[in-house]
Amino acid sequence: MNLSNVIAEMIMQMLDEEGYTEIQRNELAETLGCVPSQINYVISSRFTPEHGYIVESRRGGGGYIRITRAKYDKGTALMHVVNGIGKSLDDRTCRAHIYNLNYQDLLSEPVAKLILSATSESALRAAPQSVKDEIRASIFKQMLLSLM
Amino acid sequence: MNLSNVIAEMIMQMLDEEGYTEIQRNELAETLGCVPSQINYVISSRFTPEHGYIVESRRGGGGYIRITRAKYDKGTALMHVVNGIGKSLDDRTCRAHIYNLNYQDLLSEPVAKLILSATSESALRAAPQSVKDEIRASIFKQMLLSLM
DNA sequence: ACTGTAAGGTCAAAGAAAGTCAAAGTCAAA
DNA sequence: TTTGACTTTGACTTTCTTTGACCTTACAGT
Repeated sequence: MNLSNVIAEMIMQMLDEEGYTEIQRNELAETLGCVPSQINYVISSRFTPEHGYIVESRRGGGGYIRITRAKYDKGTALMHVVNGIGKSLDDRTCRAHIYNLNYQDLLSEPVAKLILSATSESALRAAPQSVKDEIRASIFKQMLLSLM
Repeated sequence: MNLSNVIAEMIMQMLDEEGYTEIQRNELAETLGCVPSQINYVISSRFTPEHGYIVESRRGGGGYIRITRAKYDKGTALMHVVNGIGKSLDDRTCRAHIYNLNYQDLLSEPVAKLILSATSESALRAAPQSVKDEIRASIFKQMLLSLM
C-alpha cells in the first residue's frame, strides 16, 4: 500500500474515533518519514469538500490542520448535489459524491453501487474522451433526480 | 498452451483461492517474462462483464488491477440477459429489458427506475449517435452485474 | 512596530503504475 | 493457400504519487 493511503487511513481512523482530526503537519510527516507536503497532497486528493470534509488550518507557532466531516441538511442535499454539478463530471469527483452521499445515508449501499457502476470508467469506455465527462454528469444527475 | 491462457489460469486460481485477485501489472508481467500490456489483453479478452467479472484498477505509485467475480447465485437470469446483449443496445430494447426484468421481479421498482434513468436518451444526449447505443449497452451490463 | 522562528501552503519536476493502439505474428479452418 | 480470429509486442499516453525548493502567515519577545 502506498504512503498516501496509509496517511488517509490514519486520518479516517482518527475521524471515526474522535469525530474530528487535528494534526501537526510537520510532526506527522516526521513520524511517517515523509515530506510535509505529502500531507497536503493527501488532503487535497482525498479530503476535499466533495468527499464531504471540511478542512481548516492555521500556520505559525501552534499551527494545525483540522479535518471534520461535513454535515449537510438531509432533505435538500440531493438537490444541492445535483445543482452543484456542472455540465461535466470526472470519474474521481463522481465517485467522491457517491461515497459522500452514501456515508450520509442519502444513498443506500446497493443504490450507491448501482450509480457507481453506471458512471464508472468502464461503463463509459466507448464514449469519446471529449464528451465522456459530460455524459457522466447527465447520467449522474438523472439518476439522483429519479430518486426524489 | 499460449501465454494468455497461462495468465488467465493464474488469475482464475487466485480468484478461486481468495475470492478476488489483486495484481501489480508490471510485476506480474515481469515474473511471466512478457510485456505488461499483455495483461491488459488477457483481461479485456477473458475477464469482461460478459464473462461475469468486475475489474477495477488504479494507476500511479501503488497502483493495482483488481478482479472480482460477480456473484452468480442471486440471478443466473440476470447473467443471461447480460450475455444476450451485444455490443450495442438501443433505447427501445433497453426499456423492454428493464420492464421485463421488473415484471419478473428480478429488478425492484426503484432499481428499475434508476436503470431506466441511467440509460435514457436524455441521460445520453451528449453522446454522439455513433456510439450512443454502445455506451448504453455497457452501462446496462455494468449495472446488472453490480446487482449480482 | 520590528524581527526571528515556527508553523503550514504552493507548485512543478521526477517517478511509478496502468491504459491504448496499431503493427506484426500464429494458427487453424475453409 | 488464403483468410480471419486470436496473440504478442512495444512505443506512446494518461493518471497518480513522491519529493523538494521556495512562499506565506502567525506569534512572541524585544
